[in-house]
Amino acid sequence: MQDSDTEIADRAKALAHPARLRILRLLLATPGCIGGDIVEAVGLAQSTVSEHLRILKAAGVITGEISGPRTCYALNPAALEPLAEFIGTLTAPSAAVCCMPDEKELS
Amino acid sequence: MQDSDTEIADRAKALAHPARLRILRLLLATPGCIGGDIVEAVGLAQSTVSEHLRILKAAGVITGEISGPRTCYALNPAALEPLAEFIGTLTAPSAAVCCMPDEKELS
DNA sequence: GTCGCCAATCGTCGATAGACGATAAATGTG
DNA sequence: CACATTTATCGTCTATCGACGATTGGCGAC
Repeated sequence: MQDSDTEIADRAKALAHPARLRILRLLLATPGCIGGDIVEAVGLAQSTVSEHLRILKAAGVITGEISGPRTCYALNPAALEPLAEFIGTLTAPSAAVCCMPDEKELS
Repeated sequence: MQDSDTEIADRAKALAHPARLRILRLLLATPGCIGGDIVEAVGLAQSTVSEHLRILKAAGVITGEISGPRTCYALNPAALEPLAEFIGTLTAPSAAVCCMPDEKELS
């Protein structure tokens, strides 16, 4: 159980910044790929946004694949499952697991 | 929506450390109050543990009330609801909310 | 009243995060 | 081939985090 603590903490750390939350919301609201639009949406420097994207990608929360001259970012919600499960454990001490994942991640 | 980003980020930051996750698990597993036992359970210095407790309390994730010579800490799951809701939004883009809390927290 | 225990706070240190500008790499276009 | 565009990376600076020892404060015991 202790081994997963680091993993969960890393996931939580990825969410522990307003700019990254904004980016995730933006990715959620955007159907397809999205590139430099993120920069002006969050109002930070391009290098800063790129750094946040790198952190999110390192945490596995998003995936980025190069498509031509730009990079396509997409959400990877499966990475947040351990964190969601942990929070669920805390918020629902009586009901063990309220919802099981219907798809197994095979990264 | 942007105003809640800071709040969610703070909650996530409270979870973004293995030691704090351990403390939360310990509080979850311990029915009643718990005091200095946390110190030896996490294996850190007393001042360090106290600092983590302060951070968790500042984030609203736990509550601490003085009961005699020791302090009684308890979980406050309601503080994590915004974060859980945000994660739920990401993990289930198609199904809005997968599970509603069957009990309302009245801290 | 004095002592001992437990928790909180203070001060300090090293490590890390976050922001930025500047620069480099990759790719499609003329 | 040269150019423009887009993204990633580098270097630097400041701010914050995390850990610790030492000290202080509160409260019960004696």
